[in-house]
Amino acid sequence: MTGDNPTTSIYSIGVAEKKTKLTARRVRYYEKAGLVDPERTQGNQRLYSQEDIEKLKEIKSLLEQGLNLAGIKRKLKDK
DNA sequence: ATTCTAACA
DNA sequence: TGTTAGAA
Repeated sequence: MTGDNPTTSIYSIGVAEKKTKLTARRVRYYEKAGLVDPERTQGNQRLYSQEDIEKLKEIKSLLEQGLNLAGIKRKLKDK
């Protein structure tokens, strides 16, 4: 409670790694694959919202289930 | 210190 | 997937 944060629930990739248990490399790669869609800061830094974190977790879950980028993309796109 | 992109292995 | 280089 340091007052009020202008940050609703935005994390940098470092926090996302910890929250998703993935490596920054993977998180960036999945984003490039179109699995997630984070915001961008002025310096082009990725800003992952809580929603993105949960999406990354689902992607990780799907990957562990034997799916691949195409399969996850298919699920995410609900096609 | 942390993250970004691009490229290579 | 991991890592490295140089940059912001």
